[in-house]
Amino acid sequence: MITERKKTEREARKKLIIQSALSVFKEKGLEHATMDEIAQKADFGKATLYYYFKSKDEIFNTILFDGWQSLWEGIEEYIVQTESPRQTFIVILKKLAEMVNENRALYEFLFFAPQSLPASEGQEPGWKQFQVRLYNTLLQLIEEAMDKNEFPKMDSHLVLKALGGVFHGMIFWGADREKITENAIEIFLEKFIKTHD
Amino acid sequence: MITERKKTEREARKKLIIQSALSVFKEKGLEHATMDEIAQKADFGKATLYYYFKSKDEIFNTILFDGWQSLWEGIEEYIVQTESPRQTFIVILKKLAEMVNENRALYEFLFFAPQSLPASEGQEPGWKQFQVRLYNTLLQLIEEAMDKNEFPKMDSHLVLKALGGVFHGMIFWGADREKITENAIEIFLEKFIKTHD
DNA sequence: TTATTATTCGAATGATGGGTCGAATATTAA
DNA sequence: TTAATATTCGACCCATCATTCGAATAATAA
Repeated sequence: MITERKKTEREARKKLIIQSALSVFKEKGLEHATMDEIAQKADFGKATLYYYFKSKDEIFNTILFDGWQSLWEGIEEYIVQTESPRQTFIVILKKLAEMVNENRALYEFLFFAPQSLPASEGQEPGWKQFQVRLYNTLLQLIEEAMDKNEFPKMDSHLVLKALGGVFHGMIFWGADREKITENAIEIFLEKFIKTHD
Repeated sequence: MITERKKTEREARKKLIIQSALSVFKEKGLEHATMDEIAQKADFGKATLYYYFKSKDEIFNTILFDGWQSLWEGIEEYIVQTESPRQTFIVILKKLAEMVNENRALYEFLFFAPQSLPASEGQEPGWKQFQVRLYNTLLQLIEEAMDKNEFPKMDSHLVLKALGGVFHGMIFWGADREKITENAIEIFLEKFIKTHD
């Protein structure tokens, strides 16, 4: 009857494994992380990992899904109609930066891993939906901001790529001190980005 | 005595191999490109590759070096003292974009591969010097531009990360039509980036 | 206590893929 | 034509994994 505790413990062990995986990924890079090493870091035998995950693939699919989900959930509450979509846009980027700074290993993985992943399992990986939502949200904010003359007018997709690049570049380039960047992004956007032509 | 032709032919074959490697890298991603497949695409037996390159590693070190070198050389002539460092900055980004569009596979590799590479061979890889030069050049232009009120004043390293991110984002995100981006970058910078606070 | 279920892991399996060998086969020089 | 020299490659070798097995060992239920 204490199946409840069992489940919780199992869940906890899965999380432990995921943390280990993340840490190995960060050290060695996705492609050079071995199950052995992940197991070792989690204090398990390699075979035990397979008691918790069907495959290596399932491990980082889980990471991707949980990661994107929590990223989305962290952002969600900030998506509201305000008088200033530009401000909302900035607030969201700040929140994103904050989350990244909170758990570097995870989010570096989220943002870089998909690049080097083999085209994935035929189907849309589940985490894509969150990425798409985030994309669309930001896109919409940009368009609204343009309407209100809070951003210069230009192809919104391109602008998203550009401003997304700003985020990506400031947060992830260089092995710098981090932490600073939360505000740095806001400062950059305020200082550098015009409101209209 | 016709050693000259020999050398040329050998060089040509090396280039063929490199092209094949690039094409496989693009299809499968660095880590999933096999020597077999590269050989196949170049119409050679796997063993033959080793007649031209010491190792897989040497192949993409060659790519990295040649690539960065040509990138640098393509840019070099545009680095001149002008009245407008901001304009020079933009011109260089345009030229970079142009080169990338000219040979996508190569430059995607240049910009993404180092990320997923295992910390490399202990020593600074030779291509780093070109990357550093480019970095310093852009950094200096940004600082000069700030001095002349052509950019708002802010930590120049951060600004470089941000504007580098703009470039990266606009050029590499999405499997879009490309080509547009050469001008798009200029337009974005002119439209969105202030000259001073 | 005993049957049942949950965990764990050492050892084996199998596939993949980088790198090597030695024997061909061209090419060129003598 | 013959002895180098340059190229090419099929067949191996071997290390590195992901993944699976089967046998323990612990926990829980009966």
